[in-house]
Amino acid sequence: MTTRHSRDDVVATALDLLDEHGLADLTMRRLAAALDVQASALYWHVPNKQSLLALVADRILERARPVEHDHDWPARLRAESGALRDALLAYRDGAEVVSSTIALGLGASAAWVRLLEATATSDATLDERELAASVLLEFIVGHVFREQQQSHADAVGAAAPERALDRDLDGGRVFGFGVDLIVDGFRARVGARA
Amino acid sequence: MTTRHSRDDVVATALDLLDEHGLADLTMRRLAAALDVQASALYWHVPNKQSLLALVADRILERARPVEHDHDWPARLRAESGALRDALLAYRDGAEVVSSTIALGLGASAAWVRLLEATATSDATLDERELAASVLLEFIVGHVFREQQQSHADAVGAAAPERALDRDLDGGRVFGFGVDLIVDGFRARVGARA
DNA sequence: ACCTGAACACCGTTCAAGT
DNA sequence: ACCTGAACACCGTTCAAGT
Repeated sequence: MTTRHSRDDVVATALDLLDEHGLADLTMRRLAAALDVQASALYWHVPNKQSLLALVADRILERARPVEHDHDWPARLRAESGALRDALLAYRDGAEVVSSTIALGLGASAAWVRLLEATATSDATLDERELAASVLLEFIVGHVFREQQQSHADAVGAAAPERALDRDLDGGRVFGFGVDLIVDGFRARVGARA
Repeated sequence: MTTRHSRDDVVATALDLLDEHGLADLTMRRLAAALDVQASALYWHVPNKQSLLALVADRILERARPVEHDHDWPARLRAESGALRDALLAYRDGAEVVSSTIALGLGASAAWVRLLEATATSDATLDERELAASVLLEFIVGHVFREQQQSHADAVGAAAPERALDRDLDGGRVFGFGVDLIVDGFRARVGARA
């Protein structure tokens, strides 16, 4: 009678477990054990593991730091991208969790809206701004996914880094370069009209 | 004594199974059954499931159609990107399989080299060209991963598509837009110097 | 409202032993 | 060289039943 849990407890504990041991070790049974409960008890709080992960993904993205709106849109877009990357990096396997729920239309729409809003003062059409937000979000999540996969692979002990793809642990040069290319490409497209 | 297999048989059958039933159903036990063999027999051909998937990923990317080299580098870069996307789309969950091995430095280096070579005639430095190849490859794999995830989610039956992120089943507008932004961004950066 | 206990239908991997 | 058989240590999920 001491430990009756809420859905919030379950999600919070899942987030802790994720950060400590990674997604592979975030099983319903381990989560239950961390809550001092049988695995079957989790299914009272959540319909299945997938939905649980969607809740975890939302929590991860919620923590993305807010960004100042007083710069021009390219600077703001870069700042939003950096904030999202940092949020994903803040939890072990954060990008993979978010990626796995993004297709379900469950998570990440708040993040998408932030990227969309960032270009509000540009001369682009809404359609272009939506496409750009999607491109950027996909690049960000995909990139951090690979960043985190890599540091895990390195921990396990793989081959020595050779390609640029592999030697990106030095603070995300590929990330910055990619965001710059996308933002510059968007500016070129919009500017060509103005 | 009729069915003794080679490693190539195993990989080829894995590819068939992947395409027919998806990555979730590509288990060592099902693969063994498809080969009329015990699951343990697979471990003679391959050290573990991860390596098997890396071999499958290589096979998927090998089939990327060759691209003409007689256009300017931006056109070639776009063509290479399209060829890689088509290769990933040719097999069910192709992008996820490739994505899962890319971090290990096992698969995808051939694809990366193709993207690198495509900018050989540009005025960019080697470092810039390597970064651009990484950005493009990450965007391509990440995007197709999401495309394929999505069509799976739609098949299972999720909510109605609302965001641009979700209504991309109409032939990849986000993909084309993303590749254009990245290529244009790269051109802007290189052109600013010439 | 929240949880237990037991079961179902699976996994990847190891290893001695066979041919 | 290639495979079997049996086992180990797990999974996610369901469901009747308890408090």
